[in-house]
Amino acid sequence: MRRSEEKQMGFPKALRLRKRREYRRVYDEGDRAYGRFFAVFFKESADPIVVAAGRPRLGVTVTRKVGNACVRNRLRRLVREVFRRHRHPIPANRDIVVNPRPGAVGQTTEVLQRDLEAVFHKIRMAMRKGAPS
RNA sequence: CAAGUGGGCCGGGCGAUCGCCGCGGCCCGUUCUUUCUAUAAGCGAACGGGCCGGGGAGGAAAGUCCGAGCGACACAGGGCAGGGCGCUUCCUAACGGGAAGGCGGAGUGAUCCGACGGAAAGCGCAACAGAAAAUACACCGCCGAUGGCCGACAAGGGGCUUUGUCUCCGUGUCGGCACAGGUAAGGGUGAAAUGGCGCGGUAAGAGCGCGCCAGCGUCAUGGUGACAUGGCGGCUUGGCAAGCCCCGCCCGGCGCAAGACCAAAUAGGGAAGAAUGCGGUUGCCCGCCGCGAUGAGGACGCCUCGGCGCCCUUGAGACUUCCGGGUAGGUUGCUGGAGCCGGCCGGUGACGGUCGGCCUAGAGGAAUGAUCGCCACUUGUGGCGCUUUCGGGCGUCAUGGGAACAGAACUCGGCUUACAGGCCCACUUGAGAG
RNA sequence: UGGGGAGUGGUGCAGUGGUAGCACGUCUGACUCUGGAUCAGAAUGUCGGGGGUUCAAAUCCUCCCUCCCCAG
Repeated sequence: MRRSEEKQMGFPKALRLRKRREYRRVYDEGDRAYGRFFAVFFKESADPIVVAAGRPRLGVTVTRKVGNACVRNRLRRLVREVFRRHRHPIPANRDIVVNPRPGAVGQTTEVLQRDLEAVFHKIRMAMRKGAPS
């Protein structure tokens, strides 16, 4: 039991979006939710292997407007870390894409984490309403 | 001690928990493969997962400004076009980089800065101002020796109806005019004005003559050389080449998203085959023969025929295997190298040689992150102690804050730019003490 | 990652060594009862930034900054 929980904390390659096509699908066909520092896109996953895995997948895009390479790298890692620890609200079989906004630079880890968690809960609500199956 | 110059180095440390990406080892699961045959352990391969061990950003990883390696393509050699470089010698795989030196400039100095070949090969440019801007001429000015004109004086000669305070002629001296002519000293300007200063000289002047300086040419000496020093010569030929250009040297263009290998699905290419179909064999079946998506069958036109052109109707089936190209995708290129560290030797130095040791990131929507504790660094505030030239300084405790620039993308060598704070070495100037 | 281009008044653009211009906009005045239109006049520039060449730089050279486009 304990072992499986630890497993849930991991973030292997299978839990990431890795192709441009996958990103495009989420952007073009998915729904959106916004926080103060993030815009999040989400969509049911199409890949049967992912569906079978029963866990959501994450993709992060930080645009050049946000800052230089070093700043953007750090933001992406923070988003990944929050997703790794606090992804429970998100239903399985979802692909989500997080876009940090320029204002996120310089904010403390705690503030960013709370904001992103709130967005995750919004997604959970939206999913329940939109798909009452 | 203060101010400064040059060079080198560091870019927080230790630990805990969770997580990420390679590598090595062990283990589990699924699929595939394998001997004469069957089953199939083991071996092997691919994929997924677990455990253990060990590794994981920089001095600039940045900008992409140069130079190379590497790759496929092109290419006899040479030239043109285009681009780059530009004091000398050396270093280097190469460079637009570096070292040492020369020259010029800045600074009291340590030092620093310099795209620093050619302007008598040619073309071009210079606003405004100024007499004039590249041509030594015009203009103002100066002179006017010589010649010219005017006048005075002196001595001389000639002329005469008039012997004169007459007139004519040239000569000399003096004065004037500025006509010919001489001159480039001076001319408010300008970024720049035809070498500078001085003496002589002259009618006035002028390298016209001389001395020194600058510049040019040439010779000697020193130096590999840039160049320096000295002698001699004739006196002088402006600036811009980061304007065109000339001279010398260099350059094939394109790039790891280069290139190589494996290789779904769909469409298409090539080859082989099968079945169906159509016609004939009197009808049917079988068999046989012929035709057949490279167009069967029908009708029309042209045509001697073979056949050709065009139109209409119809068009079932369109399969299997193999081959080659190739997209998605995957693998590779991909990190052991002009490598790093240390010693010794050569060299003023950049650097080279040699010996020993070391292996030190390899991602691919892209790995090095998150949280916490302790210790160092720095700073604000407060308390205490010591000291004081009464500005403050030092030590210690508590508490709050700060900690830069910035993220490998094929790999090196440089350049440039960004950067909190700190350490070390050498040198300069000033002050004080000895 | 690689390749290419641009930056000039508030906006859109000229100017390619010699006093920075044009159009629209802005402001002031006139006309009008008022506004618009029209007429007259005015203001507005570190020429993206630093350094260099030149007597003189928006212009030439060099190093940066910002923005845009293309390949994939």
